Amino acid sequence: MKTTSKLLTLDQFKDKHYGPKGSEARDVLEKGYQEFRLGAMIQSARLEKGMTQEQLATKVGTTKSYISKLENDMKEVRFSTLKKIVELGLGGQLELSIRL
Amino acid sequence: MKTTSKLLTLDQFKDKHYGPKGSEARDVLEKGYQEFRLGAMIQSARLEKGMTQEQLATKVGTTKSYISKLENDMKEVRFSTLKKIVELGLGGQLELSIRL
DNA sequence: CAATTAGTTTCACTTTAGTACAACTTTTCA
DNA sequence: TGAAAAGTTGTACTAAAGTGAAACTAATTG
Repeated sequence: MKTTSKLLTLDQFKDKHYGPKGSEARDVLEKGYQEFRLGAMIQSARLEKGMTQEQLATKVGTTKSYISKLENDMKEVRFSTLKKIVELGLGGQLELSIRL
Repeated sequence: MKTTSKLLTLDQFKDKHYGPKGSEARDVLEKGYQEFRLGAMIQSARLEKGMTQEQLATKVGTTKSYISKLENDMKEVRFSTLKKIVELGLGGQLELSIRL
């Protein structure tokens, strides 16, 4: 296990889950209507930390059913909630930037 | 006006609006309970693009009153809405990463 | 100054995130 | 196997995001 802090960018995530740029599955993600696969990103981060949905839920003060719905993109999420999950729940940092 | 793409990170933003790290006003922001000053970040990005609230609102399909409330942190924002504002409204890119 | 433009605030309304809980399905592993 | 743990799905509720529009208060500018 690496001891350095891990950084999961969406691009890295997409590489991992959909293959490198140019591959077919990846293109679907790039082009489509679809938004950020935020749920998958949360799930990936959770798994990196070796936590169950229930453990994460408890830390954040919610239920595993809600976490499941987020991970499967069955619910939208408020920005503040996302931040809570990452920081309180996963002990990580949510980093945001606007590129103009 | 610069022609290169501009990147507004929260840190750059804080430097700009609250002074460099160590300064008093900046410390308030760093330490406090307070969350991301997301509203101010949106406002700053909008101003960089030289747009009015109304222009932004129209592009996103909402009203200037709603934009005003966001910029003044009177409303939380859904992640998808934030993305819509940045991409559809400001023609920028919302970048997100989770540091573990 | 007067008039236009930009931003704020309020109100009424609809939609949906987030809570709470329960039942169900999958996976895991003794 | 089969029982426990992990994850999914459903329903009901309630708080708040987001819509729409209007009236008001700054700011700009002619």
